[in-house]
Parts: sequence; structure tokens; C-alpha cells
Amino acid sequence: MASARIPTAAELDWLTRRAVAEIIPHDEFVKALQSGKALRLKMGFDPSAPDLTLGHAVGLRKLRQLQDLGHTVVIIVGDWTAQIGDPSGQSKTRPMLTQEQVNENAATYLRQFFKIVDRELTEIRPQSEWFSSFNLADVVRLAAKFTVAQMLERADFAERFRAQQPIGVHELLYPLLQGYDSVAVKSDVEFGGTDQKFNLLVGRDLQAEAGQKPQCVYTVPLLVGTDGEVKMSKSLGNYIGVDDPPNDMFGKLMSIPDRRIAEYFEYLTDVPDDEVASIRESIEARTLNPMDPKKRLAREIVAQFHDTASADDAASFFERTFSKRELPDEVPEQRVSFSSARSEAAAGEDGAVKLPWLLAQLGMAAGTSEANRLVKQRAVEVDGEVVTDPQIALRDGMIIRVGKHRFVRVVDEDK
RNA sequence: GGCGGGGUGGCAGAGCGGUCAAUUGCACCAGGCUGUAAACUUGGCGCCCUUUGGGCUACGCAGGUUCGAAUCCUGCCCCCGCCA
Repeated sequence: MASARIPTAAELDWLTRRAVAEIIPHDEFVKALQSGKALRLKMGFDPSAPDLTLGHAVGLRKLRQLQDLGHTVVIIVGDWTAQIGDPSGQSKTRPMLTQEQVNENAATYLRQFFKIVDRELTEIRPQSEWFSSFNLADVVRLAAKFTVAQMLERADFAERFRAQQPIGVHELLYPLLQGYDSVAVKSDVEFGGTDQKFNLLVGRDLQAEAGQKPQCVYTVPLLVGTDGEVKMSKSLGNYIGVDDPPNDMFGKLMSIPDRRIAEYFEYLTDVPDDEVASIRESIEARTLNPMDPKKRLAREIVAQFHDTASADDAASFFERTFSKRELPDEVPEQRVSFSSARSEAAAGEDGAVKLPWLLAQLGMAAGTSEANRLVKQRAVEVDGEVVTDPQIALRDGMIIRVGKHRFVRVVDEDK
């Protein structure tokens, strides 16, 4: 049997407290770590949302810490449950996905997953491995183990029920399937956000029934998104992706509300507890400008998902572009055929072109209507000058800026 | 199976024959202030045309009545609840 290093007292403390919501049962988990046996750490993922956010990173960082002791991660590709749509924390039924979409998403997801988790100590297990051979009898047997009342204990089901929102019968199957995964892979500990608690506990029950030692349940707190209010999630648009380019990541981190700075440090960095505590205190006491620890946070995190050099670059990019409002020296280029632009959107004798049209073409505005508004509201700059004239002369290499953070260098494709 | 309620823009939720591209809140975008924080403030928020102007597409789906329908009628689909 594979073995793992026994954690030191400090490591143990870190693993069971920092960025941890709850470990059930706590003592059993500690005992397991101290046994020296390599544990199987299960984490499921839902391939309906292929992009990993910093919210996911909270839990993945814990997995990584445990891997560093020699434990094994078992990642479950939820190719069946994704077709159901996880009802956890959802206020609505989610759409089902096709197998093709699932496969595509899984590839994207795993690439990002291994930015944090050690590939060498990871087992990838698609649910279809055990569920494709499931038949109706198996499903009925599984479903018979739970009652409707038990299912309705789940906070989100209960809430939807109360609010007279629809709950699909198939959604009740979701926790059961996820729980069965634990039986299939013989997991020792399952990880998830606090919203997963119910599902994770179902795994314990099913394992016990199957004569296995029930897994421990390890939940991590949910990271609040950039709006500072609700759980970070892609569908709410308040997320920071682990795959976000350094500048974006840095900028998004700078935009989180001050009151969330400390918890971001706590959940996403290795900055020691006492330092985090002092940052928290000085922000509350207003003894330092919150922008400073926030910059540090942004650097720490960008360095983690990219590297130190990128973090430095992102920091100076940020200061130049947003603090001083200068143009960055590297502006993404967009190629446009000047001649066809002139024939399509000619606006004058001199070869000028309609600016709103151009903005829409460049993808800097959703459409010409929006572009028109932006121009009117003085949100458009060309080569550093605010433009209000809806006509514009094309110039190779011209730099167009819309709002604070959209800019493009226009290059003539005809050349 | 019976009875009742309901389907409106990203969400919530008004409107119930013309003045409705549709009140309002949230979210979002942009300007001001600033630290891409908070608070505040101004404008905007279906698409398209250069316009205080015009066109097109929209209020579950399909038809119909009407000079005119998100608003009335018919059929269909879907959701919620109660009773069985």
C-alpha cells in the first residue's frame, strides 16, 4: 500500500484550519493523516462549466497541499451528472449537456486543474466508467435508499420547494449519483465547497451501505466574487478565472471590495495567519491604504497562476494604465482591411469611416447602437484624444480606447 | 382526472386595446469623483440608419378580431399550487 508522509504539527494545523469550512468527522480525518497511509482524495467536477475560477482554487490548493504529503487525488469527470445539472446552490434547473460538449469541456477543465494539482498524483475517472453499465434496476435500488423527506432537507431543494420553483425528479438523482462515485472509487476524503455538503454526506451513507469505510467530508468556504456579495461563479460574471491572462487577473483582483481583501489572502495565498490578521486589522482601523495590501494580493495570486515576472509586469501595467491613465506599451492588434472598411462604411470624401461601425467591427462595442452611445458619452479615445466626431480617418497603427480598459491598435490588413 | 394561479427585456416585477421598445428595482455599460475599493452623482441600457428623426424585430407558440394588440378571442405548449 502506498504511503504518505505524516504531517508536522504545523502542517496539520494548516491543513485542518486555514481555508477550511468543516471536516466531518474531524478526528477521523486527522487520524487518517497520521496513519501514514496514502489517502484517496476525491473531488468531482461538473463539465458543464469548463472554466476554473479562483473559487475552485480554494479547494484545489488544499488538494495540492495533501498531494505534497503523498496523497492521491481522484478527479471524477462528471459526464453523467453534468447531463443532469447540479442543483446545488442553484435557484433553477440547469440545462442538460450532450456527451460531446462534456468531453470538450473536460479537456479544458483538466488543463486548468493541473495548474494547481499535481498530475503525477492524480487519477482521472469518468463517471461513465461505472454508470454506462448501470441499468434501471440499479437506479431504482440506489434511489430506494433515500426518502423524499431526506432530499428536501437539502437547503436549496427546500428553498425552491417553498418558493414554488420547479424541482425535476431527475435532480433528486444528482446527489445519489455523486454519492455512488465515492463507492466506485473507494474514496477516503471528498472535497467540495460548503454548498456541496449534502452531496458529500450522501457519499458517506452509500459507502457504509456498500461495506466500505465512509469517506471524510472536507468542505472549504465559498469565495465571494468580484462584486463582493455572492459566490464567485462564471454564470454570475463575477469571477476571476485561473486561466485569465496576468493583466486581467491583476485588474480583477484590484476591483474587489476592500472588505474582502483579508479573506482572499486567507483562502488563496500562503501568507501566514498573523500577517493576514494584521492586514485585516489595519484595513479595518484605516491605518493603511487598502490599495497597498490589495496590490500585494494581486501580485501573489498572479505569481501563483503565472509567474513572478508576469506579476511584476501586470503590476506596472496596472499602475501605468489605470492609475496614471496612460496607454500601455503593448496594445493588442486588430487587423482590418482599410480598403473594404472604406467601401463599406465610407463617411466622407477623404476616406474617413464611420466610427461606430468601426468599433463594432473591432469588437469594442456590442453593436453600432452601443458604439454610438459610447462616442456620445465621451468614452472613446483615439491616440489619446477623446473623439466625439462619428467620422474618423483611418491611420495604420492608430490606437483606439473605449472606456478604461478596452484598447486596440488598428493595423491595415491590406499592407 | 378536477379546480385555481401563471408565462413580459440578464433577473425581479408593472402594464391589461392606441401616448409601449414597454413604469420601477437589481445587475450591467459609460462620464464625474477616486485607489478599476466604498459611497455619491450624471447619462445609457433590443437591433439598424449620421439625426430632436426614421426603419425593423420583440411581451410562451400559432392563428384570429380590430384602423390599431403585450393588452381581446381560439387552439397549442410549458410552469406552480390545491384536491383526487
